[in-house]
This record gives sequence, structure tokens and C-alpha cells, in this order.
Amino acid sequence: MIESPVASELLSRINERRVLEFVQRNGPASRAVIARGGGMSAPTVSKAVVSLIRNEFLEETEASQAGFGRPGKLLQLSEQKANVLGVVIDADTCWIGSARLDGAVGEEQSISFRTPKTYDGLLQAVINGLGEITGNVKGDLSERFRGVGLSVPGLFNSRVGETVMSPNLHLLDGQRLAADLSNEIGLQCIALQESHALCVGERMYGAARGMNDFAILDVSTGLGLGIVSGGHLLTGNSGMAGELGHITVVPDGLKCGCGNRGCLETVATDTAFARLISKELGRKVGVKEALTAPAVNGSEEVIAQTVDYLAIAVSAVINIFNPATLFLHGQLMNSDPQIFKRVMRQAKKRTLSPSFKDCRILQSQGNKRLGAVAGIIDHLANELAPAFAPVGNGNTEQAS
Amino acid sequence: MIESPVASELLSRINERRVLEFVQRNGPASRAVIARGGGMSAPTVSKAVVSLIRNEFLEETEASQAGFGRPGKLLQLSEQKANVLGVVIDADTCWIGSARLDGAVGEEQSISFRTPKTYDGLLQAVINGLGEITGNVKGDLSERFRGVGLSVPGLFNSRVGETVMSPNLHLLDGQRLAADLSNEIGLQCIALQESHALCVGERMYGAARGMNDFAILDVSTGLGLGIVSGGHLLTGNSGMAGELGHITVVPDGLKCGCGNRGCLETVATDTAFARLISKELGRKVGVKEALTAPAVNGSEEVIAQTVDYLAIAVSAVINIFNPATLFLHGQLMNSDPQIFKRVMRQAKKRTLSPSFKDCRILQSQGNKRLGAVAGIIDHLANELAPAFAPVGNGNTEQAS
DNA sequence: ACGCTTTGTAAGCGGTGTTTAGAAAGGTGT
DNA sequence: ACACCTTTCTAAACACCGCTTACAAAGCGT
Repeated sequence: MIESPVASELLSRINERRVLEFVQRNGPASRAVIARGGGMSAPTVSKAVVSLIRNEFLEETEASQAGFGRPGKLLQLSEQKANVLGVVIDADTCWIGSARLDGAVGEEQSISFRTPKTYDGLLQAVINGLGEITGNVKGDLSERFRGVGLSVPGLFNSRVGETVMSPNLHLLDGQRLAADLSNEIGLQCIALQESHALCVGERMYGAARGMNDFAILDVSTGLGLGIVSGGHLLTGNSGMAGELGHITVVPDGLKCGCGNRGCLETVATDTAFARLISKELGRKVGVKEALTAPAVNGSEEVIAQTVDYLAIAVSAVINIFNPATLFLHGQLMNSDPQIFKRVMRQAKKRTLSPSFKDCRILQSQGNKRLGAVAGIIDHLANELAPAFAPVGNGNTEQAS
Repeated sequence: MIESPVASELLSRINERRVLEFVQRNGPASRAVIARGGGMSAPTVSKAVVSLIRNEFLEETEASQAGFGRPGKLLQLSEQKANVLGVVIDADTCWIGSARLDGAVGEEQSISFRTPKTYDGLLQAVINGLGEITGNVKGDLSERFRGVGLSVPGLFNSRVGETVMSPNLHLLDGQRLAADLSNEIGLQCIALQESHALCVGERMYGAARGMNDFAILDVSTGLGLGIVSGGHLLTGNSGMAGELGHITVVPDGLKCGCGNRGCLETVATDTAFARLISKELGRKVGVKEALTAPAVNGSEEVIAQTVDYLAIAVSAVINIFNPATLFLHGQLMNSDPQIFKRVMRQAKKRTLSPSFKDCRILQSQGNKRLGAVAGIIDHLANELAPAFAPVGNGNTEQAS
């Protein structure tokens, strides 16, 4: 609920946010276009623009499209000062890049490096990497960059900003990377769990633009799940929601990194698939190779089994969340259309058919990098002005 | 997002809603108390109250608490006109009752009857029942009652108001009970899926009052799940979210009502438990009896197995939703503390420990009746004025 | 150069919340 | 009984906001 004084300023903040989001979504536009497209009056847009320019979120370009009447001055996301930095931490590789507010990441402005072995090493490597990216910046970092968004793996408690446990990157356990980084570089740093970052990124810059009810299932080393429902990212009480990978599907199955047995994550991931194929082949292979490996005795069975467990995961998401769209992320399904089709066929059988029919299943277009960038940009926008949405339970359906 | 014109009136509607919710939650209060407690200025509260009284949501009582200064006139939820009707449809029994806006259901003002065998019979029975409850009302129903809330079992599509499929009550399949009822009696009728109704009821009148992140797991004939996250009821795209019961946990297990095999619902419910015990005893028993039945050979094993599957369900909810509180509803766990404890012990093993630690597990206090009533009251409040809440993704955690 | 079309802004209006001031209502103390 | 105190509630004044209306600005076509 809204805190204390619901002043009139609330309205102007809402409208500023709407203007900003309009430009984020539709690209540069004139005040008049924003007014028509955003459902606001022209003077309202003008005032919001003044404020957004003052806060250096927008800037006016002279570029005026030819047309009939007076050409409008285009407003675009600021390129002068409004840049952000994105950091993706992964088990094997890390990435750092800079981006503009529109999410465009300059290719030459990003670097990757192998994940160091210690937390201190990681922190230092990120600081160095950020220095490299921003090296040609004179003076204070905060002169040109507004903040840093991080995508972190594992269980992340967003209430306290601490990685509680990261099964594939234990050096993060108990650490508060965003806070530590912020202390070092003096910029605002925001961390998101990687599945949540995927969601935010897909919504801001990917295929889920403007969608209010969707899910992203990330099949890779683990099984990540991000949910946006009613326009809200589902975070749970501490940001740890979405841990689909650790529901039990094979009683007394394989030991999982979390300490239990038979978690979905042990059977429905890239890693699990590669492990099984490796066993059949008698040698260790990666996911890519496993997919293209010549069929050997038993590999069809392995594929069928993996497909079935993937279908269980897909089906669980649709049954539990009833999303309008489900995005699949990860190479296993995205690189082999055959596997994708088989998973769909199985999932259709396993899912309540009304929910299944209600759900489009697409491939994800975003990635963690966009997610990290989107995370900080979203945070900045929230800081400027909270987005507001009607909060009716949304469940009631009026009849007559 | 907010639709077209963000007029100033939005503010007053928000504040009216806040006043109403304050009284709903804290009981009768004076304008001054509401102003202090709700973070609004006194004149703002006064204006909102004027409107709420005009709309017959509130009424002023003379009752003034003794105190120091001038005693304030208490405002309470209207008892004159603001009454609602609640209807609970279940597989075997139906219930109808009337309630005030504060959720108090007059005991003598409710009736139960066996669920008829046909849809037309059901519709007629509900109409008759409502007539009985409201029989002593002179004139038009709408003179004293503002609407009817219904709790319906099965898969309910809230976008179109249609029960898509109701495994335990097939007469509802494809029917739009709320719409049909509304046509007959001329009152606004709102249906909620029963698990969602439980959630809304628990939040408005039960143990979840004021909570913004909780889940209710309803273990009875089936496995119902309702989620409130960030203050929003999780409905999914069409209101069919929460179908935890049909995720696969026993590959090639028992046939389920949904057509698949091995659904969680086939092994982790009252019904499943009674079925297993019946088999051991060699005769058919109900849940109550099954719990108190003298131990026979194999019954310990049956109990252990049921406990384990219940734990899987509990654990799945906590892993996936990271709720601050999980309410358990249903006689199996609520009537036998021993079973409850065992489920908890197992669930603790199966759940990611940070999420488990983060979650209180309590017994539910509400029921579907309160849920049906809460559903219509919530709808009325939404109609009067939408509740608004900040919409930041809520996932970002600022560091420094 | 004139009209046409579209863009952007200034002024006025109605609505809203807040602050300030004051009236209302009851108890307390002498 | 009366003045004083405390608290409640409302009226008035003010500032802010978005909308509508009116008007100036800026190009294009003839």
C-alpha cells in the first residue's frame, strides 16, 4: 500500500514514469506522439519531459522527422550521462559491459573473463573489469554512470542483498557482492538472482515486452524459473521464489547439490542430459556434443527420459502459474527443434488442457546480460518514480 | 498500468479505499484515529468518509469512547444496507449464508443442503436457498444486499467466468454459475475458485490479515493452492493458477481425474489417505475413521508414504513461492498433530533450508464460507475504488 | 507570401491534499 | 458553576496537478 502522504505529486510522478516507459518501449518520440500514445494530455507530457530532462533521463534531439506540420523535437533516452553497467556472474565465466538506458550494449564495451577461484579475487576482478570498461572516462565514475546491475547465480536473498547459497559457485555463499562492490566503486549496485534478471530483461528488452503474465524457464546447469504475474515479478518474501529445480520428482533419486535426492534439477537440465549421454558413450561430453553425438545403444532411452522430465518441468510451470506465455531459455531446447517438439508433445499430455491451451510457448530472446542491465535501469526508474498499477485482486469476474 | 486519464480524482479514490480498508481491518474508529493510523490528514479522511457514507459502506455510530478531549464519533461498516450473500459449492454439500461487510456471518442466517445432481437443480437450489435466507426481506433484494460471492470447485476461468472442468463435480463443467445466478436474481454475482476464495478470506478475516506474502495449501479431496505475493492474489492469465495437484510425482503412477498418471493429487490428499487405509483394512473408511483406525499390518507404511508425499507438496510450495507464511487447510493435518509434525520434519528435509527457515507454517483459520463472503466484499471495494500499490519489481535490493 | 497542418506552451478551471485556524464537545480542577 | 485543557472535526486558504482551451511557433505546399 502507498506510504504516508498521498500528495498530488504522486500523479506527476506516475506520469513521468509513464513517459519514460513510453520512450523505453517505443524509442525516440516527440511530446505529441507520447501524449497520443500514452493517453496523457500534451501539457502533462511537456511537464513530465521537463522533469525527466532535468534528471538526465531524457534528452532532446534536433532530429525532426519530415512531415506535414511543424516537426516535433524527438526525445530520446539520455546518452550523455545515463549509462549503466551490467555484470553477470556465472559459475565459469563472468561478463561486464556498459549499456545505455535503452539497453543497447556496446559490443566493444564489454569483456568476459574466467570466474576467479575466491570471493576476493572475484570482487577484485569485477572492480578491475569495470575500470577497464570505463577506463577512458575522465573524473568520477558517477559522472557518466548511474549504477551497476548484477546477475548472480544461486539462492539470493533480495531483502538483505545476500547470496545465501550458490550450489555451482560456492565462493558467493554468504556474501553480499552488490554491497561490497558499491563500497569499492561508490556507485549504486543492484543484484538480481539470474532467473529474475532474465525475466526483467526479457520484459524490458526481449520478447516479453509489455507482457504482464509470463514465465521463463531456464534450462542450463540448473533449472531456473522467473515469473511475472499481473505485471509483478514474483519474488516471494525474500526474493527466493522460483526454485522449481528442487521439487522432488524421483523419490530416492540422485543426490542433488541441495542435499536432497531426486530433485527435478538432477534430471531435467543440460547438465543432467550431458551426464547421461556421457555415461552411454563411455566418455565425458558437453551438452553441444551430447546433442550431436552419434546415436549409441541406449541414447534414445536417455533422450526420452530427459524429454519426459523436461516435460514435467514445463507442465508444472503451466499448471502452477497459468502464464499467458512461457519462454524457454537454454541451449538444450533452443538448439534442437526435435527435442523441443518432443518436450511439447509430452508436456501437452501432462498439463491440464485448459491451462496448456491458454499458454503460448516461445523461445526466450533475452539473456542474463540484458537482465543485469535491465535490473539496474528498472531500479533507477523506480527510484525516480514508482510505477503504479491497480491492485484489485484481479480474480473476481463480474457477471451481468 | 493505469488506464488513460490519471485525473486528480484518482487520489481521492485511493484514499477512500484506504479509509475503508482501515475500518475493515481495525474495526470501528473515529476520523481522527483513521487519520493517524492511515497516514492521511484529517480533512482528507473526513472527505473520504462523507463519500463512503453516501455510498453506504460506512455509518456513523453515536458510541463514543470516554477519554480526554472531545469524543470522536465512531465509523463502522454499514449494517443497514451493506450486506452480502455467500455461496459455497462443494462436491457433496452446498452452503448459503448472509454476512455483514465485516465478514460476520449470522449463524441463523445460513443453510446447507446436499448438492443436487444436475446443474439446473443446483442453480434452482441456490436460488431457493437465497430466497430462504433473505425471505424476511421486504421488497427488492438489492435494497439490502449488494451482491453474492461464490466459491466454486475445480478449474475456474475467471476471465470468462466459466468453470472449465470440475473433476469432483462434473455438473459444473462448462457452466457459468455466477452469470446464470445473476440473471435470475438480479444481483451482482462473483465467483472465485475455492482455493483463491480461501486466500481472500484468510487475508480479509482470518489469520493472514494484512499479510502480503503467504500461501494456503488446502489438503482435502484434491490439493488446492492459493498464493498471495506482494499483496496480489496469484491468478495467472485466466485465474487457473495454483494447480499444484497435477504435477507429476509418481511417473506411471495411479490414474488421476485429470487424465494423467501419478499426479501429486493422487497421493497427497485426504482422499488418497483414506483410500490406502481402506485397502489395508479391507473395508471402505472415511478420513476421520482412517486416522483413528486401529493400526493394522501395513498401516504405518501407508501413513509414512502419505506423510512423505504431503511433505513433497509443502516443500514444493515453499521452494517455488518462498512465502513468509504457509497456511495448511484440511482435516488430515489439522486434526492429527502427530501427522502434522511428521510432515514438517520431512518437509524440512526436502526444502531448501533458507526458504524453509524464512517460512512460518500455521494452520488456516478461514474457510470457504468466509472466502465466498470476502470475495464479493473485495469486489465491491474494488468497484468503489481501486486499491493502488507501488509496482516496482520489488526484487531489487539497493546496496549503499 | 499565404494558408495548412502539426507541435508545443501559457492561462484558466476544477479537483485534491495539506496546513492553519477555529469551532465543537466533553472532562478536570478550583 | 466556571475557566481551562484536550481532543475531534471542519472551514478556509494555499499549493499542486491534469485537463481543456487558446495561441504562438515551425515547417511544407501552392
